[in-house]
Amino acid sequence: MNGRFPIAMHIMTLLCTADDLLSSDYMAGSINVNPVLVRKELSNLIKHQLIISREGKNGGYTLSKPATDISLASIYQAVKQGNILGQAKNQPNPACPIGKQINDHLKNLDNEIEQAMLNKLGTTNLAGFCKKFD
Amino acid sequence: MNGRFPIAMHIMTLLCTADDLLSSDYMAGSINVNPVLVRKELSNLIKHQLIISREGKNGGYTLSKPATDISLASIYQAVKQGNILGQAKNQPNPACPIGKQINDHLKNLDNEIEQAMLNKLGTTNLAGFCKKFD
DNA sequence: TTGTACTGTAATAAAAAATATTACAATTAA
DNA sequence: TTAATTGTAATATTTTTTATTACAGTACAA
Repeated sequence: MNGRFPIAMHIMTLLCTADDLLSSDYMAGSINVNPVLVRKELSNLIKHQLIISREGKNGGYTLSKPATDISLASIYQAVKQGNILGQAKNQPNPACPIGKQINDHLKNLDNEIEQAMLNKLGTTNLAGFCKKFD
Repeated sequence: MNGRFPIAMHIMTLLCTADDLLSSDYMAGSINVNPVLVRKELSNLIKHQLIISREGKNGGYTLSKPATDISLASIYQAVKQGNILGQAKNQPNPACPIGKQINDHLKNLDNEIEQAMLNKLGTTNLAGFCKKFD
């Protein structure tokens, strides 16, 4: 895994606790990561309808709906890429009886595990997460 | 995530279905990955007492115990590194109230999610996984 | 109506991580 | 005593991630 989920959570937490629009530069300063990377993630979160933006001067970003309606699972879904259990770059040898089938079985396993994760992540929403901050 | 879990599962599946020692070169051929990478993972699996090796000519690797006694959770534990939900490279800004606390909260979340994953992975053992192959 | 503070995005560079390669010492069966 | 193997270190290559630079588009406000 890379840093996308932590960054997305940081963004969402900042927006949840702000009572006005926040700029990408401000958020990049809190996360301590390059502003362009933040804007790319913001763009992705917009695509997933978790936040909205206002362009131009005094523009910025805000949540698209109440934080109680945003589950952590939906944030994870917005940033997920590939298998949670990882994937090898090379195709296993198709001439080997195990090699020929293992990718399918590992993919099934991955799906099961991801579902278990999502179920657990679905038990908390953004508002609940933000309540932990004091 | 990188390819370590798939590679470890591939190794364990090969050993589970074999009725003799297997060499690292043979396994690397089935996985289609560099033999040294396989030997490194084998070395790690030995450290975690999931397999044993015999050195010298006609040497190789085999499971350390019955496949019914090896849960997929224990294989995951052997290869796991860092947070399942990822981690950003930089420390968040400690001058920001959110930045100051978020790593702790994300770590707690990560622990919960990993536990849910492990619980699910713990419901299958290596023998069960290998039964899926025909 | 013009400057300024933003979003949005593309192109490129740099850094970090993953994987591959080469090399060789140590071990053991035949 | 030779050949096949484990075990591991050092290095190189490739891929992925993150950072940087640049700039067009938008909208507020003086």
